[in-house]
Amino acid sequence: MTASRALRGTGDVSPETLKKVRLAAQQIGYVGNPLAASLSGKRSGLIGVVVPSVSNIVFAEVLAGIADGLDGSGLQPVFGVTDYDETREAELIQSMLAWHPAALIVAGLDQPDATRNLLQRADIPIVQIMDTDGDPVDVCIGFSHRDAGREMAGALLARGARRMAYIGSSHALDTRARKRFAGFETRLNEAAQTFFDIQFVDGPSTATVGRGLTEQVLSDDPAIDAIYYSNDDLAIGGAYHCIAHGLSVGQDIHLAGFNGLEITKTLPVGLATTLTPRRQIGSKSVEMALAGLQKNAPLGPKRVTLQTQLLLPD
Amino acid sequence: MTASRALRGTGDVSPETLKKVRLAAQQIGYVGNPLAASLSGKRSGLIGVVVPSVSNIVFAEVLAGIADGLDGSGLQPVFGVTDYDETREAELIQSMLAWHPAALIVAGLDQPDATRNLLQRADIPIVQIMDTDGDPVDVCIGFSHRDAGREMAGALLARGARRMAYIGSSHALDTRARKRFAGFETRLNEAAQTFFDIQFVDGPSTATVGRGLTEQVLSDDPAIDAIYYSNDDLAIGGAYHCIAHGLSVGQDIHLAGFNGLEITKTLPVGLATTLTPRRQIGSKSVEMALAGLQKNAPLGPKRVTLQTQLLLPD
DNA sequence: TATGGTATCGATACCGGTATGGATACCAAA
DNA sequence: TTTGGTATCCATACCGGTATCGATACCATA
Repeated sequence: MTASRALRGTGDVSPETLKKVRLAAQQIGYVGNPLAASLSGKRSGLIGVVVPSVSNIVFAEVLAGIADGLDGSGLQPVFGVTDYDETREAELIQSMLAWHPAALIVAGLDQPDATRNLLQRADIPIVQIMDTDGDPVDVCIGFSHRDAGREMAGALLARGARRMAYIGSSHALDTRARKRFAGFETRLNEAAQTFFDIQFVDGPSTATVGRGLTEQVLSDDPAIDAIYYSNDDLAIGGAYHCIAHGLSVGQDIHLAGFNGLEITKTLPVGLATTLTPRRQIGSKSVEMALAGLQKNAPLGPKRVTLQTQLLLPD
Repeated sequence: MTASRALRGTGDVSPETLKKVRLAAQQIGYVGNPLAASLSGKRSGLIGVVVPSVSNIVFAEVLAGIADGLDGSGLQPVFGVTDYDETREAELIQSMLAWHPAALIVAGLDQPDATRNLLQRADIPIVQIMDTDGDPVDVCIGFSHRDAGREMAGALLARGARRMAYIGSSHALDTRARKRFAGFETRLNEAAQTFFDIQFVDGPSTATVGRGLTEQVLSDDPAIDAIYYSNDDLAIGGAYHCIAHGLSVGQDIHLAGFNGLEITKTLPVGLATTLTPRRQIGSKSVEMALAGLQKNAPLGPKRVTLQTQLLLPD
């Protein structure tokens, strides 16, 4: 018992015993067993992370941020991938909760009621990330996709675009893309504008798909002067199409993506996009989770909205 | 005890008791505690994953493959990011081992001796991934970076390239990039060719950096007719430079990257690259780990070499 | 000297499962 | 009827820590 206290640094151990214990631990190469510690103490050393995808660089960077934020906290991140499947998400959350994690980080605010209940009943900090358009179970951090969509619409209108098209991931899957779309559309309506073509993508958003759909949209209606894509991967495909066909982006047509991927920065044609603070969301979500763990700490805000940044070509 | 056996399906329970137990569990909403199970039983329900980065899409896709392969196995993946830091890698492996994971998946074959010993002493399956040029601690799965480099050199030579440059990530960090470089160089030597310019990248490989260095290389020596990049991110930057400056890729200059990222497929200029089976490495590594868990199973091969695929522009 | 407080330490009872070996009941064979 | 074997079940002892509370020693104060 004394050894346990000594190694953890929880008071009531004399300096000399402490030294002796540390030395002994050193000598026999003692390594604590966090499994036992988690089982015994109320607090577990695991933190659950549930995201819809990791082969998507956006969530991968969130994971990177989480790993970063967790550094030195003594917590180990356990991750699960839902593949945008609500059933799988519920199962995953359930099996994560079975491990009695210290906290849970989950992407999105729009879980079905059953899943929300699951989260609510778990008596640990729940941090929902990537989105702030909605009510968090506990706390959330991210940004408003609706506003991002609005903002981009405004920017395109300001550039003179009037005949818009949308190319985006299938909305059933990605509620955040849907919110951007809604925000964009709302802004168009305010300006008495409307979409002239809308193409939904089933399956993963790739540059290849983006390029193909861009070609299709422009051949359907060559008068289209702006395309809003649900993300940069698709938009890059659009840019490639324009390069290949000698279309002057920014002149003949405006392209707008979302996320502000590094690779769009140096693209030889001007692509509008919204830079999202992905890594920051990851690391801050950890901070919020850890803060929620402190019992008597002042409660932080329920909802943390980070800034996105509109990136427009010259 | 009977309930435990009933729920786990380990023999010696009568059909009726089994039914009763299941029903009761259902009714009270019993959820097992894998922490306790892991502590008690010899086998833990965690599997450790250690990668150098996740904000790199390549490793992110490996994680995706791992998550995939783990689906339904009842194991939870715990991940750690080393940031290409050997010290951090050792620490991470140590703290993962403290959790007594069922198995460990680690990127790379070239850990320092101390780390290798650590892995060796852990009496669990160790799966080293991404590389097969070297000796695994236990088993490994991946492909030969050396061969990939050789192959690309051969392909460029066959296309008539003679005056080569290399742009790549700082070798101290990425031993696999170094192996590709070595393979490439060996093949050049065989053809009595040599590099005319070599630029190393410190820090992350991005298209922006690739574009800048490409410009520099070509202004240093405009006669360069082929550039080998240590990965596609850099190579894409090179492609952007060529597009922006009206260089005819495949004519004036050959560009070669590595990984076969989706985004290179539809690039409006021809980029040579090597497609790597990242996702497959992830899912197969899990299979190998699980196979290693079965005590009396026939030992599989120590080293599994997957095929890469050379992708050349028309 | 008696009393009370503080610092330090250790015995005990869990945390929630699983391995083990014995207990019980039942049936067939001798 | 006795004996032995099989199927089923349960009591017990861990796994490796931590919370809790009591024990002890030591010191200052009344």
